[in-house]
Amino acid sequence: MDKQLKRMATMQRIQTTGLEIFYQKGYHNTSIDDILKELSLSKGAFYYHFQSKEEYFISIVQNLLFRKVYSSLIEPIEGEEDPLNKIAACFDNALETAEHNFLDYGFVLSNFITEFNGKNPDIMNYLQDILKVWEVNLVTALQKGKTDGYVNRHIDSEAVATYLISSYIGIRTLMVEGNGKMLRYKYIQQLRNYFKLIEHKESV
Amino acid sequence: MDKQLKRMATMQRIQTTGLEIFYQKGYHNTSIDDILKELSLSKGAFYYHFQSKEEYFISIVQNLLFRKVYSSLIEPIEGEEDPLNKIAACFDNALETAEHNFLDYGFVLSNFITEFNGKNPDIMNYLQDILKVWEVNLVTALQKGKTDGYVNRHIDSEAVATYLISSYIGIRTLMVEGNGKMLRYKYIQQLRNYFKLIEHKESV
DNA sequence: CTATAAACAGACCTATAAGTCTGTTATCCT
DNA sequence: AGGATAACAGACTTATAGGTCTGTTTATAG
Repeated sequence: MDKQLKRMATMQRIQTTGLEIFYQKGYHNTSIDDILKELSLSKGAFYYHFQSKEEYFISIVQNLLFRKVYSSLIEPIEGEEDPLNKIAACFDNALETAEHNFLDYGFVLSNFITEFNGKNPDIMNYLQDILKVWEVNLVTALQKGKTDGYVNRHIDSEAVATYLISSYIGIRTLMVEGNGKMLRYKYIQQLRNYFKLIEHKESV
Repeated sequence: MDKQLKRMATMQRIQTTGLEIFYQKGYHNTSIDDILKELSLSKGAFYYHFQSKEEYFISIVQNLLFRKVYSSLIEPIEGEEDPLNKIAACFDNALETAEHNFLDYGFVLSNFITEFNGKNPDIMNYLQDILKVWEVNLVTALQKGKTDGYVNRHIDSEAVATYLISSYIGIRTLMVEGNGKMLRYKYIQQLRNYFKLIEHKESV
């Protein structure tokens, strides 16, 4: 195989498997050997490609984790239609995926935020950056919804975005207990309920 | 000092300090020595009172953690008045405490749930038990609110309780980033907004 | 007052995990 | 083809942390 390709392929493999295991067991509770065992690779290979466990993790956050959050929670809410419907559908879809996990480990991003808070400000910043992108996109979608006549002009878009993110983080944390189907149903029901206040009213 | 009292006092001290540090640094990232250093105690003292780190942590969860959650989130919502107002005031009060932490570490209970999920089913059960008590009490308060004419009879109390817990867990996770004051304001604003749909309507 | 057991001190053992280093295999360039 | 270097293997080093064990102090009972 071409050297450049081989290099990239190996790095990708190490990163992808790393994210999976970090997600399942947490960063501190996962050893480099755990990951290498899964890949049948050696310490030599790992430290040839990455300087340290931390630098390695940051590369995962900036690449794989960001893309994962973006494709599942941010990209789906872009578009011309009613943003409230798109958000509800997007959340429902994300929860459906979680529901079908045999053993669910929660929302990757918030898990890491919980784990690194107060311990590693550097990594925290990278994680908060992803949150920020999500929030900005939600606010943008809501504002556009106002001009397009889907969303009530009097609501505070930033507050709604914060409330949405909060509830999503929370329900994903709750879903780890196992009763995913029921929790998802209840959550989406109340989310749509909440949206009744947010959507545009014909009559003042 | 009396032996029994001394024993209890020492155990209490070890547990109290343990919860503080576990909360700040997480269970796996906290060593027994970290806690003992803070207390100027020795390994001998610790293992005289507790069998293992795990058994020790479980005793903290069942005693201190449960009481902490109960007194801050469950007890305040009991009473005869409008449950929605009590819940909002209770949440606001809890967030105010969090807001004034110099460095906030999130919601203790959900932090531990995130940390132990998929790793220690035993501890997970004890944590889930506390969540369950909270949920049951919220549902009870809402149901009582229906009979007392404060809460809309057509709402699904269990779904509302789930949604409330979700949003609270989420906002506490978000607040670790530091901008607590603003987040608290936004959250409570939207919570009260949400309650408009839940409260009893005079007109059908 | 003293024997006895509780309460505690701290050196020690052991396992784990991050990171290093030297040696080996695979790939590329000329 | 063959030297050079990238890519990887795996033994080794070092630090940390859970837990043990033996010895010492302190309090209570008789």
